[in-house]
Amino acid sequence: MLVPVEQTETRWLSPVEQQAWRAFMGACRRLFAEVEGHLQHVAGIPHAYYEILVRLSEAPGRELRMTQLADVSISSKSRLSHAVARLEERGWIERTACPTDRRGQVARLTDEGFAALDTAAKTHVEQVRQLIFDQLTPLQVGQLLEISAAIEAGVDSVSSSPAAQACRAAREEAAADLDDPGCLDGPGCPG
Amino acid sequence: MLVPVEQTETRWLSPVEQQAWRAFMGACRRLFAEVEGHLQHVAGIPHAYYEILVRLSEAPGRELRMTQLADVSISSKSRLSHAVARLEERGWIERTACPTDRRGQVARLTDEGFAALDTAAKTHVEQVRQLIFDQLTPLQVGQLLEISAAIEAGVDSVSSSPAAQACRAAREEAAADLDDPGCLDGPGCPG
DNA sequence: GTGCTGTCATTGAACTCTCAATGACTATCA
DNA sequence: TGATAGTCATTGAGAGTTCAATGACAGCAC
Repeated sequence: MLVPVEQTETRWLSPVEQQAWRAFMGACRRLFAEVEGHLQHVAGIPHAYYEILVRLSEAPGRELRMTQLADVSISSKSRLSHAVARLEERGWIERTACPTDRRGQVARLTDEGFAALDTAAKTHVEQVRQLIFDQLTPLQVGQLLEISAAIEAGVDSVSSSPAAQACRAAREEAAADLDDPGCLDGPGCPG
Repeated sequence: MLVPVEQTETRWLSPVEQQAWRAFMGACRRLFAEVEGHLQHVAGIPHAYYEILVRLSEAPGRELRMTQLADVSISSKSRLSHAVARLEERGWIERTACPTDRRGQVARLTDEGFAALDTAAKTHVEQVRQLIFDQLTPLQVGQLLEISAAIEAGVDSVSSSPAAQACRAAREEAAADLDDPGCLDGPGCPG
């Protein structure tokens, strides 16, 4: 497989692009910081945990296998394990052995968890509305949806591109061969 | 000052709004995870640290007071202190006492830091281009800019609203009066 | 000058996330 | 059946962020 290891002239961002990128980043950072702080304040959990509760609440029987839960909440398995452990301490989630696969675990939202989620959701949704949807026209909401889809597609295509795969392969090799510094100081991993 | 402590009927999100919100969140999460991973890979630093280096590199003399640096990099003082401490260990930043204010510290980007930033920037920019700008039309780039500005304005207005201020005040009171559980389990803090 | 209040920056503890390693089990194939 | 590879989920270490507390200094009123 051929991979363009030699980086051609860097395609820097145009002024407009740079402006858009920085505005986008700034807005995201401030927005999510605000949301994060609010959930921490009203429910004592980070937004990632809230997401987990939401996804569980929408699942049939309010329960899901750990791997499925990780998928729908866009979370790594490791992160989910830690998160569910914390939420279990609070009594908001229960874990039981999966009846069909003895490796598996099933996470279930408890009634306390559902009640806590319900309470948090009310002010959370109100906040999201105020922060975003009260600020945008219906037209802009549609634009945001399309832009988000495009970015999502971009992430998909780039993270499955040959260059990215070569980069990951190099990384695994480096892990096996401990003296290799990886591509820490050179081009060739544009993905 | 009058604050509407009784929450009126929750204004839930419409299907389109919820779809847009989830798509937006998902895109952001995956996008920034990708960017984060890339910078960690090529430079060994998180994106927040990269931002700090960028802002320093743009400052006159490549140096800035800590507070100013925190402002422009949208970072808390605490976070900046920790971050600069790490970057100083690498020799990418130096701290010196501020000549005009003996409380102050001035952070300066070293030549090594600038070189590291320069190297990282090449592939970082390329990645941002591939992930976002190659996916969007020029029209959409403009839309993204306007939407970002609107969200930023939303954060500004909400975080300075009477309700939010009342909430902060309540929080401070709760800190003084240790038995008060705050508004952990009730409405009234929509900000 | 003295005292009070606010700002600058740092520190340590607690928490979350990532990464690599691990144990337990399933699936596949000879 | 037995060996091998792959999946499920957890764990511990290391790193970054937040929060509250702190020390040092500036600014202002008296």
